[in-house]
Amino acid sequence: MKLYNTLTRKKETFVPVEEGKVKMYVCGPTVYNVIHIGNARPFIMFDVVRRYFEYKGYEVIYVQNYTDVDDKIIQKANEEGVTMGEITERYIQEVETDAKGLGVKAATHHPKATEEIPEMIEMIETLIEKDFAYEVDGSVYFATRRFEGYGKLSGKNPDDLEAGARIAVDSAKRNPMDFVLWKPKKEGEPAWTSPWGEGRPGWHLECSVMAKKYLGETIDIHAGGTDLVFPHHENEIAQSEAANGKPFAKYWMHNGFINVDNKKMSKSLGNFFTVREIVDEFPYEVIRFFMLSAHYRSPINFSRELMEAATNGLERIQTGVKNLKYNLAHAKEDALKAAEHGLQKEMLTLAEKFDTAMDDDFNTADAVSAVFELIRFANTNVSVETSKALIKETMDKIIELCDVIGVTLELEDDLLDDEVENLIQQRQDARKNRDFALADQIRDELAGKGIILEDTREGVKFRRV
RNA sequence: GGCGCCAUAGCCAAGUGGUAAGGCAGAGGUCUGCAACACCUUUAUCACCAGUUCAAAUCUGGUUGGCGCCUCCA
Repeated sequence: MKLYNTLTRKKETFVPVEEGKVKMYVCGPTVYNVIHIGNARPFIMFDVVRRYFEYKGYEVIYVQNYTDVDDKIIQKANEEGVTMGEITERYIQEVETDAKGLGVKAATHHPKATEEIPEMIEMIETLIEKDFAYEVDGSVYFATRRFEGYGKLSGKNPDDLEAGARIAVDSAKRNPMDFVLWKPKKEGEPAWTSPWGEGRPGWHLECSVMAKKYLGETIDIHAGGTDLVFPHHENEIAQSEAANGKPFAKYWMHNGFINVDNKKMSKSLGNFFTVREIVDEFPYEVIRFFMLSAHYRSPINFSRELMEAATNGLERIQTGVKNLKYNLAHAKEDALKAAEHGLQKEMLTLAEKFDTAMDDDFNTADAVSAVFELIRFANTNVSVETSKALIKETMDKIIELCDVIGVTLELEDDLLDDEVENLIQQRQDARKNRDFALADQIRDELAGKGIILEDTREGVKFRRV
């Protein structure tokens, strides 16, 4: 199993810190709004990573934080005249609604920054003791020049950074690259007591602290959006490794951006879509399936056309599995027939392509194509004449693989009420009598109720829209 | 200015040395009373130039075009 490590800029074989376990930390959202389609990508893609590790038999300890103290949250709270807690409480709920809808499993731990303040203060104290941090008038800064590896993740050279510093140099800092670990309270802001006075933690610090608390000093995978490489992840490495004296994360994974018209989404360009808006038109499953169509590190464009293509592709998979289910229910023979051994082998060979793709840095585009090939295999080779053994094995395999990428298939028994059953029977009678006008009338009537009838060689099937 | 990524059919997208997966859309066909589903057929020499090699979309150099990070950001 190989994955691309931003730290080394290479695909590496995954070797866990602790046998059989995967400790992963994914940077979570700042909760002051519903998530947008771009936020959804790391949620979905790293959920796929997690599911694949679990499928491979690993125990995954998955941590995703909520940043619940931040300038934007405070601003929003002030605008609405409510407390910061009311805002964060509200949007954590909203984020969880979307995450659940998108098929994202709940993390093992979902720590909130405001609930980890003592541990943060503790880490700052350690950094000051080790002379990696310094206090100036209630602010504490990390001394980047003291940390030898600064820049190793992003490939940036501290000298270049210093020379190109665009931000106005804060005179309190010893070096423009230094970043804040603790910031003093301003009027009207929430604050916590610390050895450096009332204040609140810097953003970068929280992830270092929460990763350590829930996963230990050296974790397997740290993940997030590609924009977090610098400065956020670079700073996390500096803090954690300076404080703990150990490597922070073995593997760094970064997802590419979602663009609109090949441009980064931004509110000013007016090309900004929240998941909630999209769900009005395309279901959550389609959003997820759309994300799977490209490799997680590539940038992808978001558009209605692509969502429609994803809708149709997903439907093809769902129809295929429904047909398998129908065939299984109507097949006559139970045991695998002698003549079916070749087919069984063919099916398993196709399924192997899925694992091969996922083993190669979670190539979901290729993995999905393996699912499509299995669907075609089923549509072509599996019928009611096939043995139940082969139908079931094929169906179970497709369902299992779909579950790994979090594509949910509606498989619960869908029962029709007597009235509808009756109408279908009437239509069948009408067709037998070649009274197609009546047959079509009944079909239209049922279509009005959202039940689409399809006459196949194997009988009448229905689906709901 | 510094660092980095990308360029494959109408659209999306795998493939990183041996002569182009898969999906969507289109066209034609089979099946069907019709429709739908499904199946079959059909659409590329991989931005451009030069080089390395028996062999390159795949390696090297260059050109052009697009994008990202360097500031809060998934």
